[in-house]
Amino acid sequence: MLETTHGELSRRERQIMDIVYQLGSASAADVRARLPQPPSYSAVRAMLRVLEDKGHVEHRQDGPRYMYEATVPVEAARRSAVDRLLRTFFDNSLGEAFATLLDAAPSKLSREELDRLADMIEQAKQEGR
Amino acid sequence: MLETTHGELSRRERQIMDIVYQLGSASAADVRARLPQPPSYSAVRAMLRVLEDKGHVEHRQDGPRYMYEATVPVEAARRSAVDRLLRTFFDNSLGEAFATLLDAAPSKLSREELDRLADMIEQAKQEGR
DNA sequence: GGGGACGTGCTAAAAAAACAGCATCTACTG
DNA sequence: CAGTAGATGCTGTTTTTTTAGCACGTCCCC
Repeated sequence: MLETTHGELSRRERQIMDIVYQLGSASAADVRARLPQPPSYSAVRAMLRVLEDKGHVEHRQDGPRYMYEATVPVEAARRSAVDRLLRTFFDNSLGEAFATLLDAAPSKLSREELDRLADMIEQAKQEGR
Repeated sequence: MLETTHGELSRRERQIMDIVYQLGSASAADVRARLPQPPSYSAVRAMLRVLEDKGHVEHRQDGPRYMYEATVPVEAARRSAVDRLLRTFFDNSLGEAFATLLDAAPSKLSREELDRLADMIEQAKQEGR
């Protein structure tokens, strides 16, 4: 397997990739603004260059500055991150994972979203039949 | 905030913590056996010592050997990991997260589990009312 | 009761990561 | 048109991580 995500990244690299994924597209300044205990500007740019060398991000020119984004599309990265989480913390049991997730942000769950989730499950039942 | 999990760990440290969480309790040998490209035995023990110094794991004597476990209980670590995942990859939207999760291991979803999930959602609806 | 298997602690070295500084280029502003 | 603000590329240094080695202890079994 190709181990698409995170496993091999260093601490800062991971922090940066998280930000890049979160923002979708980010300049060095954007990244620095969100890094905990941000290092110098130079340092951030250096790390972005390294990440680009390693093939984790790529940049395009946007006016005067570079905008970076991840080379692995967010869907794949999500997928991979979820797999890992499931394996590490939930022994691959979806049930527990759902429970924790439901518990994670209960206030944020609107009625509509709950309905949507119910639909998803209903559909999964149909397919599995 | 105390930043309970992972964010500040180095690459190897993170790999090791993942294993410790996965196993619940692990000897140096256990850890080494599961590390990708495992280093020497000594190296693993050294890292475990470092992790213990930093307060991430603690050991107890088990016959001749040390058994390590995480100091932060698994529930809290899960919670924290889920929060992070949600924030980083799903913009805190549960809907997307559920969808990805449902998609992640479709074959493993038994009918019973699906029913259980449906119950959870039903219950959440009741509570939210 | 000698030897091997398996554990530990400690220490030092090698490798990788993280950082900062400097020279330069460009665009805008007053 | 200067001058300033904000970029970049590159390079070297410092710090942290990661690793291995050695000395010692204990248990077991032949």
